[in-house]
Amino acid sequence: MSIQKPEAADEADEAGASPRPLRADARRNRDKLTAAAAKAFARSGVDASLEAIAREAGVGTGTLYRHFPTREALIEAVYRREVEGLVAAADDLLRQETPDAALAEWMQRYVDYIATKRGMRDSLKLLLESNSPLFAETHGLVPRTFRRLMEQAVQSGTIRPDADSADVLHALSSIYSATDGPDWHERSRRLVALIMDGLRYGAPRPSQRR
Amino acid sequence: MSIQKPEAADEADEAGASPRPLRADARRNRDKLTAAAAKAFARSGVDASLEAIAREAGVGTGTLYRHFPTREALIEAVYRREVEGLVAAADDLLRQETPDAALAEWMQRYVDYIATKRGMRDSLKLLLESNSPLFAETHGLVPRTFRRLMEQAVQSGTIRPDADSADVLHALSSIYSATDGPDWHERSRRLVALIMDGLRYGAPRPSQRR
DNA sequence: GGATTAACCGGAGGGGCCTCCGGTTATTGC
DNA sequence: GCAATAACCGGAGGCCCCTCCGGTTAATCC
Repeated sequence: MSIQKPEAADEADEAGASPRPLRADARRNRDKLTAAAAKAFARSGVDASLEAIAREAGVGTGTLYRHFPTREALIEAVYRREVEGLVAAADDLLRQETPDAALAEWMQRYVDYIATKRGMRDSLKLLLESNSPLFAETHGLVPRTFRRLMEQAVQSGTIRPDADSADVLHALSSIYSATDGPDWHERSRRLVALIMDGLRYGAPRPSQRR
Repeated sequence: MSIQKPEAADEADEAGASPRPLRADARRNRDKLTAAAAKAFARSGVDASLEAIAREAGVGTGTLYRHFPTREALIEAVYRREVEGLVAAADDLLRQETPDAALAEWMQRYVDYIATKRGMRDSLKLLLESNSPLFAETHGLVPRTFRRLMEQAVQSGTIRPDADSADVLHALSSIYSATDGPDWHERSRRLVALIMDGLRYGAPRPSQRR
């Protein structure tokens, strides 16, 4: 359920062959900053005050600017963090739940993630047109993760085997465009459940619950 | 030579059927602001400090923002002012000089104008893509003015009659891209003179000077 | 020529961005 | 362990953006 903090091995290959692995306090502050930024961006969009983010993270503005020289750098870091969190969550869920429950839960998380990003839309587009290698790294990751989840569920026999993961992912993404009212979260849950039921329909070995 | 300030009639049709013709002091401050902004934009690009512009114009920042709610509004006003100045200069020159001298002088002014605008390039592009009616109004004005100048010179017999005004204008515009070094102004004068000589070549009635 | 008033003026004030540097601390080498 | 030091931290300070409102003034009506 909970997203574990990445162990040392992760950060090593994350930065390739960096000269230094980043001092412990620096690493800590960096994490606090991306966490605070994620919250602030979700709350008030990508134009959120950087000073407020630094304040919420409990560090000075100098520290923020040292780690992220531009607003775009911070946005990119937040985006990457979220994607990595999403990928890591899949493993956690598979470890702790039945495959179809894991799939259902992850789908909801994915929709939440997309919805959170609606404020970042244009900034991400800017980033995409710039030089950043961000998308090359992360682009295929989410679809691959989702496919893995679906395959596990298929093998356990709790969902039908004839659904295309890309199609389902697309359907989930389109839920995002229906997230306007005050009760969008409830609505999104229902939509996700609907899709999940569609996947369960005609499965060889229906799961007990529901 | 000097560009006269527009008389009352001008400002009336400039704003269409505006309810009020703008109070005298407001009008004065508006002019001071666009003048200061033109200088500042030419000096430091369109990112020039708006506070500095207000200071240079001798007014408070509040006045600046009342007249021009956004930076773009100010840029647009400056642009329009320059275009109008260019058009008015043609009449002045025709009144005070021989047609070919007027043409030569105006061509130089046009190049100066283009060069000044190099900093505004992208902002103007943004403006163009927005809703502004600015370009519909001004777009054809400069070419038309230039054609008029050339026709006058042709009729006086001091330049050849077989040159296309659009071609010449294009040539002048392209001088802009050769304005990099510290002596670009000198160079541009020589290039303009060269083009002018090309126009004089084979004219039925060569002018005395030169 | 006054009185009235709508329009205009200026600048203080609150907030944000980013840089710079003296002080602090984790890490390394012994 | 301990010293040396490279790396990091924080926030003051300078500049800018934009809003808001009490005071001022040009225009209008008698």
